[in-house]
Amino acid sequence: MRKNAVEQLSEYLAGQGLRSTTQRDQILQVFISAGRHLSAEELYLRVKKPHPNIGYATVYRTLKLLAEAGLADERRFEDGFTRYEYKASDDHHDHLICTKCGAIIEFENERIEALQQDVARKNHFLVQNHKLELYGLCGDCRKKDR
Amino acid sequence: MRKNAVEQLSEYLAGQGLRSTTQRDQILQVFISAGRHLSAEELYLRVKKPHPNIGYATVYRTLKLLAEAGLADERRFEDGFTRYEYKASDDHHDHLICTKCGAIIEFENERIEALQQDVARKNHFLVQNHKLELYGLCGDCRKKDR
DNA sequence: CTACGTATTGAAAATGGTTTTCAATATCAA
DNA sequence: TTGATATTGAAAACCATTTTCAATACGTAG
Ligand SMILES: [Mn+2]
Ligand SMILES: [Mn+2]
Ligand SMILES: [Zn+2]
Ligand SMILES: [Zn+2]
Repeated sequence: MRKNAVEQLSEYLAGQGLRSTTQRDQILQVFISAGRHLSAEELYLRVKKPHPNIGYATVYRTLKLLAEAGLADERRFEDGFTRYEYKASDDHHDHLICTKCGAIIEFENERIEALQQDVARKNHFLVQNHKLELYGLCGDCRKKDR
Repeated sequence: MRKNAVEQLSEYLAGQGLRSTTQRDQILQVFISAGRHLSAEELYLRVKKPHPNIGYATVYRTLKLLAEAGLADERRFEDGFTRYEYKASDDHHDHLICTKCGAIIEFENERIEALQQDVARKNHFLVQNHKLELYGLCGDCRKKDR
């Protein structure tokens, strides 16, 4: 999976007349092996350890690039940071976000997706993408809360 | 409706040990009579005309205050601005947002809401609030697009 | 393999929406 | 009316992200 992603990036870069660089490969490697829903700063800190000479701006630039290349999804939750998650396939999912501990749970629900299409159709609307986020308390935080 | 909202604000302010001011009332008046989903700057410009001495920061502060008072809903779509809409009752709605012309269509769908609760329940999650936004092309823009 | 045009990089400065600071002013309970 | 303090307007600060710019790395033509 790791090697494949680097190849995927190379192909995208070549196709766009862009260049493969060691920084881009290194950032991608760390990105994939790190946890999901990382902010640019979180990734920067993780990249810094093995590759101390990589700059902040390059991490920002590379994350945007990965999103364009289809290797990452860009997410903006309500915490003021743009977050990215590695995207292996074309599958889509939405999120439950704990307002107390920050935990993020992913889910898919094709019935909701279908109903969204119904809503769109009724309004002569063509959906390109959507965002569904449920904010509240996760199981753990509900227990601790009492 | 207009007078009632000003009263509602006064009651909230009194209850919180805060003060009623002419600026707050004036901003609320303009806010209600203006269109929906306004950014702070849009409201500021509208407020400026009848009340040229009101400051930028006061508009920002008052919008946050109206949200706390339950008189406004805060929305963050994907355009980088926080937007506010007047909230008369406790009803909830979601949005279709045209990526071409910026049109915003509101909708309610209780079947989707119910399914969201199902998802939450399955994940031992207690939903406090949620965000559902469908981005794409509105009817008009679909026609023009061909 | 080498040279050259240019894409990319890192550091620092800039950007832009929003928030904070601060001295002057307004509110309101006593 | 007075005094304690909440609020205001203007300007500065904040802060995530983007841009600038000179130095460097990439990759292809030769
Ligand atoms: Mn996710
Ligand atoms: Mn709305
Ligand atoms: Zn939690
Ligand atoms: Zn449109």
